[in-house]
Amino acid sequence: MQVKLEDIIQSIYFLPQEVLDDVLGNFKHLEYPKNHFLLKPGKPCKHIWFMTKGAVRYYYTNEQGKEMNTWFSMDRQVIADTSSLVKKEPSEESIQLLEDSEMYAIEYTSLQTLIQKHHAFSLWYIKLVELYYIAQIEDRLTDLQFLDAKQRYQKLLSLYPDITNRISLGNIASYLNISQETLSRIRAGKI
Amino acid sequence: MQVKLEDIIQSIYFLPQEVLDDVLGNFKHLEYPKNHFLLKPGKPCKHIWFMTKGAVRYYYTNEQGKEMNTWFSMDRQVIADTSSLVKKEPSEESIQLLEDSEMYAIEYTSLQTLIQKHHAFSLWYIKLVELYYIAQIEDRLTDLQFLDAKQRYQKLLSLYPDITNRISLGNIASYLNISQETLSRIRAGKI
DNA sequence: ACCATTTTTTGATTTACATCAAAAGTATTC
DNA sequence: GAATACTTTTGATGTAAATCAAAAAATGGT
Repeated sequence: MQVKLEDIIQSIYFLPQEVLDDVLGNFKHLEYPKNHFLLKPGKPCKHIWFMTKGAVRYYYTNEQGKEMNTWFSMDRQVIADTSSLVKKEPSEESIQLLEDSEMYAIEYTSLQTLIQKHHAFSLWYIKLVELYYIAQIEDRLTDLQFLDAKQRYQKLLSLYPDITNRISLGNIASYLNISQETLSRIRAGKI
Repeated sequence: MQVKLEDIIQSIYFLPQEVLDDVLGNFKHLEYPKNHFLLKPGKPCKHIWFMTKGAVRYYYTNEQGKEMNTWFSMDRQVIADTSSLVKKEPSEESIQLLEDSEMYAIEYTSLQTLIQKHHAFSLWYIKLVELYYIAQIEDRLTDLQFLDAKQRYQKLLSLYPDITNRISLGNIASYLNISQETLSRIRAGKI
């Protein structure tokens, strides 16, 4: 049962048919296997991906070569390195599939052309940015500021109840910025 | 020597004269004394402020009643609780002046009208959001994830070299999420 | 200039979590 | 189905920074 691109687009902000038709032609449907990289450090992020199925992790590699996860996105979510995207600078992070995944992609340059061309589409993009980028990044920020590891784990669980079946303890511990031993103890209720 | 609103606006994204004229009429010039609140928790954030002079802190009050600073903005910066603004939900944070300050303000509802009315202004707002909101929030996020207290302090100092003369140690320690004793020891080079 | 208040510094103690080390459990391959 | 390689759990120890307590320094008001 395939999610329709048209529905994803119209659910963000309604576009008149004429604009929608032009927009749809700029998206590609893509399928990639587990472990595929959507983005590698040093490369600028040139796409926005609308996932329809699968899971990804965002991560940085620090000076000691340790991979540090910063976020997971699963199923119906918008994927991009927004910082690299809008600054047009090389990415510092990797985006890697954790499962075989399906998605629609649009190039940022196409998007720029479309917002110049269609007033309605510029309003659509504002909604996307406000609702997806800002709302999500702000949530992550307040989590990081105010919640301890245990609370952040519980919040992650409430966001993705099946995450323990889909993402390894090590990957989750890396996201929580705690050792996997500590996460194991949290799970066992010993903390 | 007053910063001109027109220059602030045009530096973000160039607007044709006709649009600029309409836009300028929607801004108010404001002056407030030290300790004034631009925003209090429970109230939705309804404005975007363009500071021209002064300093503010953003902070949350946690369950124990402790105030936790999340950000400082000084002089020429854009101020808003972007999360409350775009979600149109009550704010969870306070924005308080730390110095007598001057700024221009626009209501979010006026801004919405203007982006519907002028295609050029919707493109202006996209630039504002991309360059100010996203770039800044992403920077804060990566700082929080990867830098320890000392590194975050040094980064804050490089961003605002005169911050120690303008903002108290306690306020800065709260932002760094460390005790003020620890910040004092960092300053003394004992850490 | 002096007193009151606030801010910053210093020292002693406690604590949460990292790290180290190893065992137990689970998955993958031949 | 034994062998090998991951993943997760458990236990012991170390450490950075919080907390507690109090002194010192700076700031503000009269």
